[in-house]
Amino acid sequence: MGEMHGDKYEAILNAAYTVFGTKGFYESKISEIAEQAGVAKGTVYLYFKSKEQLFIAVTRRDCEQYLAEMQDALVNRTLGEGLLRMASLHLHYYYKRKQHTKLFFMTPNSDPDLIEFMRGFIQDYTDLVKNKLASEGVLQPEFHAKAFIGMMERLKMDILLNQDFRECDVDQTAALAANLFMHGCEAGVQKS
Amino acid sequence: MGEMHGDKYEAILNAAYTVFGTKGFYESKISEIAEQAGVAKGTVYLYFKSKEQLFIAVTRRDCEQYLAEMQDALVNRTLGEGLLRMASLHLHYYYKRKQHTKLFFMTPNSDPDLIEFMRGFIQDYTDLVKNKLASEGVLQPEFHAKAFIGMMERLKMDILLNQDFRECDVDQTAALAANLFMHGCEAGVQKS
Amino acid sequence: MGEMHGDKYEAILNAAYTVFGTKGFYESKISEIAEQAGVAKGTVYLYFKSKEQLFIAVTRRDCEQYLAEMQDALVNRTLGEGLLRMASLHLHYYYKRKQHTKLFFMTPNSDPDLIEFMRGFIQDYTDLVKNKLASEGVLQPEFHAKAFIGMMERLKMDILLNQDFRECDVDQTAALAANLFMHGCEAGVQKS
Amino acid sequence: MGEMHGDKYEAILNAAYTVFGTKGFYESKISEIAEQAGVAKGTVYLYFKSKEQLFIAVTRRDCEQYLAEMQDALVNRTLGEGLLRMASLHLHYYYKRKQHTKLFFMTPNSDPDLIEFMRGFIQDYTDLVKNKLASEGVLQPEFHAKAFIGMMERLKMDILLNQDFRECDVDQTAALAANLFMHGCEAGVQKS
DNA sequence: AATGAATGAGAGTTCATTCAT
DNA sequence: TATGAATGAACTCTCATTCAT
Repeated sequence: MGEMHGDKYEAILNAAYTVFGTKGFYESKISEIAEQAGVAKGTVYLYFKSKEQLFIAVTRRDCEQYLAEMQDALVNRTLGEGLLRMASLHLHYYYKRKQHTKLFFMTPNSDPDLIEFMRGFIQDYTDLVKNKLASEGVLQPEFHAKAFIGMMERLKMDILLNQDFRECDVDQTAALAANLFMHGCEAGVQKS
Repeated sequence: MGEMHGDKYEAILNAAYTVFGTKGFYESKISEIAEQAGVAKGTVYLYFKSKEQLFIAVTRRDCEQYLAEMQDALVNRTLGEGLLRMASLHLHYYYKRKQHTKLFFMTPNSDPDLIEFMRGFIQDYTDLVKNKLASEGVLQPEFHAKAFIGMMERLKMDILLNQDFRECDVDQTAALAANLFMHGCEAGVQKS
Repeated sequence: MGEMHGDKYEAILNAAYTVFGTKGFYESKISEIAEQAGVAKGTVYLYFKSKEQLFIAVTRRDCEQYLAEMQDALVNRTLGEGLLRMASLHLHYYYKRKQHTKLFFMTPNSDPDLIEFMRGFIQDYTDLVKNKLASEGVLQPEFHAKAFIGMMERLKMDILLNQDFRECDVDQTAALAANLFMHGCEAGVQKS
Repeated sequence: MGEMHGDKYEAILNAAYTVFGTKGFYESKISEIAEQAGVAKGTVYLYFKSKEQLFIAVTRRDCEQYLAEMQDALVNRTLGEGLLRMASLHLHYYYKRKQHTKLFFMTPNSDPDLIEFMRGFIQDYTDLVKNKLASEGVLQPEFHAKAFIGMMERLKMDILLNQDFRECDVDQTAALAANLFMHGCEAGVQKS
């Protein structure tokens, strides 16, 4: 529903997702994306105004999908269950995208549209978590939301960079993270 | 101590720090760095083999300074004090570098030297925290170290991106973070 | 027939032939060749991978044309007639190329493709003459082939460098050369 | 006798001879020559006005030495002996310089001084041979001189390019060449 | 809508040469 | 005389973007 796009639009977006994700924005070439999509170079410009706009479209699609999944994860759950579910989702989401690491690091610099969009996404993500925390009575919900997301981001990095990380490790890490966030590290101090 | 380099070496490194930090690797031009440093373009290549190597040199200097400060922060402190001090240092460090944001995001992709160095830096930083946690009896110290650093990274982002953030807010955030990490978010749940 | 190349391909090749021939490889600029060909700089790189490859293409075209003409010159002729015809062709060929001297002297150094090609060309040329000599019963045909070609090369130099050399002198020189090669210089010693 | 030059002058000239000879003019760097000579880059410019002038000085020294040896080879000899001696000298001279091939091929293009000098050298060399031929009664001595030199040049190429060529092959080739030049190739036609 | 040949601004890098010491 | 740090002009090559077909 909404916009009518042809097959080529999807093909280009998918190809861009792969190429940008593999090489990052600056090292990706439009010609390679076009080839990967099975269209001519000029065709890319029929659907996207510029390389930057194509990057933004890729990013937007990915982020929106991400937020939608997160939203679902929070309905009808206790704080502990919600955090666990979010942690799990966060890590699994990126685990599936191991091959697209660069999409999250190597982004173009100067484009104001993208900066604006990313700011918005981060805000939306933070708000999602913040509202959940607030509704469960956690004080300083914004601060706690940011801290939670940050924790997950760093743990995600491990998954992206560490080739030995297996899918079953993901859930274990998620559980540890949710627990830490709930009870702090002292819960894990050895009695001496 | 240290290598003997002339004034120009320092000038170029400082200029590169500023320019790379402001625009990121790909959008920075050697000619601009040279101009900023007050030397000719060719002079840059007397001191650094390539744009990539210059970037690495800038990054290395910054990271080493960072680790040195962190190391000092941990000696002779309890777990709580150490975490608080680290949180504070982490945030203050980047607060001072508000203008050099891009140095931490926009890095060249393909250079193996840089990838290797960054991996090493992250490892060293993690180990620093991990060892402190382990010596205080925290279980799963590696996991907790990563989570702590992640938390700080995300909070740092706020500082970098939010122009309204004042220096006094930094300490407050650091305190909240250390406390959260020690006792979990439930410590802040309102009685209802 | 052969490969299908557009007009631009030919135009660039012709321009490169002129510019390389006039200034030599190292003193020629791609920008000048492009301008001479009436195309943009970038267009050159659509058809040729590098300056070296462009040079090789120019050289190859010229050498192949040369060998083809030589081959024709040898069919159904006696030794004396064949040598005379070859000498004539050799000298006329370069006489027509007076303006492209540098193509034969100033070649890039390091390119292995070119070195290989030139070795092959010299070999082919030598074999052509050698086979003719052998079929006419001349002993040591390879040595004699090299000597003959060398003689012609030096005489060619005269033509290239001496601006006063007229076309009619060419035939005279060719006849002298063929005769010398057949009978030696003593045939021309004055009785005393 | 004549000019007073220090040790450094000689050292630079020798280094330039080696480097130019190995890599050709355009691929040689002044810095490498200076290093090879054991002096600083700037010192080269105390003795030679430019890279071109240094190349000319190297070439001149080599050519003068060559002509001097040739001159000696011709005194008090018959035509046949003289030609044989010259052929032998020509080939041996370059055999000894196998490692300096590039000096004879890759020369700078545009320098008028060098062009003038080379023209002069070729003239002197030709005259040397021409006078010998004339004094022995050979008709058209200039033409014959050029043909002889050309023959030798081509045979020299073989020596320079063919790594398997042994020193003893040199004399054999020289004898064949002198004989061919004296009596023509028909002297070697098989009776049938 | 689709193509892909053509463009040309712009980047990194080299290296002969200079000149203050 | 000797140095070598500094210069900056000049080059090759890339690639996002356009537009005639």
